[in-house]
Amino acid sequence: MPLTLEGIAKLAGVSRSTVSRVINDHPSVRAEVRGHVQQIIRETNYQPHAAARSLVTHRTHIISVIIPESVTKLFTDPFFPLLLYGITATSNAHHYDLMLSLFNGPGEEGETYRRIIGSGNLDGVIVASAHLTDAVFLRLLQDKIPFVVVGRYPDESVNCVDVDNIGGARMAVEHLIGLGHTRIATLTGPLTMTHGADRLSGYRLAMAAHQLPVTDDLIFHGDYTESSGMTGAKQLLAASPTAIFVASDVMAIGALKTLREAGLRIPQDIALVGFDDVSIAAAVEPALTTVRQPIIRLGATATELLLSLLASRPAAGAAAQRIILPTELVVRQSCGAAGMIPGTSL
Amino acid sequence: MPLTLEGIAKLAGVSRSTVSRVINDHPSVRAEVRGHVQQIIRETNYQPHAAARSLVTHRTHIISVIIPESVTKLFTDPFFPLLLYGITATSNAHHYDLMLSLFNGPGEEGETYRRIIGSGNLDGVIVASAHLTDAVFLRLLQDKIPFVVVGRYPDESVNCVDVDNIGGARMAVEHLIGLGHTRIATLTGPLTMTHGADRLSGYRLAMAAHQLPVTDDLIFHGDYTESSGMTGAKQLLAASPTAIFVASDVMAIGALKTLREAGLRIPQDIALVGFDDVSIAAAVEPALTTVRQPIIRLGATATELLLSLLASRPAAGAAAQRIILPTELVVRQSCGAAGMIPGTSL
DNA sequence: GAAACGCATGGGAGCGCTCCCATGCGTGTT
DNA sequence: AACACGCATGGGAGCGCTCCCATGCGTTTC
Repeated sequence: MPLTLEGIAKLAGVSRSTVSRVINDHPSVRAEVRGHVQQIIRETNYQPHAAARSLVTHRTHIISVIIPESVTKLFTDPFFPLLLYGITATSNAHHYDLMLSLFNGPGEEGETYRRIIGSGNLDGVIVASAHLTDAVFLRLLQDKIPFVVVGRYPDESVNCVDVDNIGGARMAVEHLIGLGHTRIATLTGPLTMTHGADRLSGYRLAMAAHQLPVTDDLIFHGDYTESSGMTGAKQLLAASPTAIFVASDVMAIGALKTLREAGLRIPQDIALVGFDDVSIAAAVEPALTTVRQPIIRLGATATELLLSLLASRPAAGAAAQRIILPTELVVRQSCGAAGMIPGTSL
Repeated sequence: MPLTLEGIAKLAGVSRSTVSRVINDHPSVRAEVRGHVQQIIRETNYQPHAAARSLVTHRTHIISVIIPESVTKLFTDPFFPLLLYGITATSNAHHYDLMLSLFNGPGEEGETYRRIIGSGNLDGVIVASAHLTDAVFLRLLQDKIPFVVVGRYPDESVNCVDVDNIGGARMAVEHLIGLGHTRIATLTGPLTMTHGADRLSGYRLAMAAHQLPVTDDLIFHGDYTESSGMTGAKQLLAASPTAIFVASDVMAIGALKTLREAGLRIPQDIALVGFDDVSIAAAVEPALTTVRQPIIRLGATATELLLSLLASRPAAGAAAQRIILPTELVVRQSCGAAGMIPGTSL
């Protein structure tokens, strides 16, 4: 029952080689023969054995997503599911299969890495991580596995795709400045992560561009959690800002609660801008003005970059690509630019 | 540089077969020889070529998760990420690799299915879907691929793992009854999905067990979305219930908003119980009483079941297993049982 | 002390493919 | 008319493993 190339060849009255040529679209097969073989393949529902094939071609048509992130963060955040969707859809469209590897514990990492990479099962890897310190990068580089990083990575030789965190943050803060704010505070993410650091840079750039002073009391270092948004907002109030740029929506929602409890009206007393545009951002009261990042496109672009790498088999040491996708300011109520009546300026 | 079995054999001064025996833990290798070979393997960082191996063993040590769900639902819902985590962690722990397949469009399904399954790349499959009509089941059955369904599946011959939706719903409703409610309405999920139907069954069982009448105006058929929670609550108010059992937290939050707008206090004027225990459930005001399902364990259990299937290679037609995991009632404020001060009964 | 057995080890075959080279045929060249 | 050449096709080799069988040796048995 397990049909092989040879079997199809016998059925079609040709040789194994000819069937192989048909399957691999080799030009030198007579159209008539090709048609006949294709029909037999269709009728028998034959499909070449992947292992046998990759044993000789050294290609598996499988790529892997490696997520070395700690578990909790991973699954609270709507970021990864969307990224994963972008990646899957794209790899499927290109007839590649997708393997998913989470490195859960630090202990697991070495063993899992070896199993995943060492067995020759993979054509390439997408690394979704913001931690620059992860050992994975070094190992992949050393093992000469083609890979693409989602996020910014400082090493010039690494291919990466990121969203424009700096530009997005800058845009958000300049929007606040445009509304007349001058005392603008910021609630940052962890600066050990590129997006955390970048969003702060964007804030600084915008302030500097308009000669607005940035004092230490205008900056609170959070960690993207709602509770850090709450404590951050409380602390920032001491500097009596008229607006706060918050580096994530989840933190912004924490801030919102605290500010409300303090008796402040948003946006009349204090304006708020978030980052991410998670689904709750539009649902809270008042709806959150925020910076939207194209997460699905991020995954799709990373996948496309990886696949193009695989297709061209570039000489090692070739210039790596880095792609930055634009972010977009979504103006809702919390910044005070739009009116409280959706769709109008009132 | 690509090290092979033969290479290791030469380095160790033994034969290819002996090295193979060491790798596969075959007993008949002298302890001394075994140790020596193992050391060489460690030193050289050798790893057997997966494709070559599976060409002869017909095993790949790869399992796949197939999610035939439509995209939107998939990635709004925190269910899938958690499920995926349970699956990955477990398969990793058992040294299995995980492939992820989303069937996005109906058109894509056939082609993707063929690519995934037909190539012999997979040892087994976990299907995460609640739609009984999906063609995947039939194809998997027909192709004799070992698989496990996450969710209840009526066919006796199918292995499946589910959470106790009926019991959970029943528990929730009985809790409300215990608090003195008699006019209890319900806001259901889509009844084409087993969990939607099961949660309604649980409601009916609880009501019947206490001789409480269930009239049509006490039931609204929603679709798990927040907006259907809003319209559902509005409509159910006509029956003036004193409590509503809502089949999902997201819908419950929609209902919450509508009820508030109608001037009702929760839980004083109307009690509310949700289902799922998503992370926002604890964050809303008042915190939502809800039924928690062990999603990570669900994924882990499904994976373990599949792996045990693979290990035992049961005769086709052997009795399938169905495992039901218990759900748990999480009592918070919205039902009126706990007081408004967390941690106390006031 | 010879036959019988057990265990550790080596080498051949073959899994299902792709690739290369050899073959055969039709066409174009001189 | 003889040759070279191109293209379509067939078959051998081999990818890196596992499995089976053959071999050789030490130990038991009567």
